[in-house]
Amino acid sequence: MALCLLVLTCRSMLLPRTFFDRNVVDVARELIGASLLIDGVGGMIVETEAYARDDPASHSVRGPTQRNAAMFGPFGHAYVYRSYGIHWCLNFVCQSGSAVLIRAIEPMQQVDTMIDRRGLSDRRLLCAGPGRLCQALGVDGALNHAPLDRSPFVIAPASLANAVHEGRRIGISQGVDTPWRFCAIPSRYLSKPLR
DNA sequence: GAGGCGATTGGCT
DNA sequence: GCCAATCGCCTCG
Repeated sequence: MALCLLVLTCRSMLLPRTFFDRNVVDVARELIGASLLIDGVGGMIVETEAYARDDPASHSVRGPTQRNAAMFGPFGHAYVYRSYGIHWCLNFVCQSGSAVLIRAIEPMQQVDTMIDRRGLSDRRLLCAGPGRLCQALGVDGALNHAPLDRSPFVIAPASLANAVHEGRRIGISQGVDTPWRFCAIPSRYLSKPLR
């Protein structure tokens, strides 16, 4: 009985899949301070970016393709793609054609596993950037289309209201002025410092 | 079928 | 700050 209560309590603390059935910008902002674990490895989300359906910077701008199919699938699932032929990037799918790119987390759980996977011990660089984060959390293409409210994902909402910085997105050539990058302030674990 | 390029990273200057 | 690495995706012919 005690175990059942514990399980129910833990489940009620998770983000429901419907959390993602909303405006992608709101979701990206509200994910700051949330905790993300993958197979128990992870920490607090400190940096996200929003990519909307008709956003010139978004993979979805030209409609569905083989790569971006997950963005046009059900909300509350992962969209994982390969970047520069080398790295993986993790997104949370929101309303059709939109997704939140997870750019950085503050390492908190099973940091030793992250250090092993990354091959370096500088805590500050373990998950500071979408490619680094995926390497540290063991994310690859196998998680594309995976539901976010099931194992191996555990995503819990921010427990407190956080101070959030809004700025320009990083590494894009279109839509550069749209301020859809969200960062926790203060945080030492961002992919790039705030201006 | 070929060519160009990217929501990045790490190493070197 | 500059640049190579590296390859799948997308566009065009």
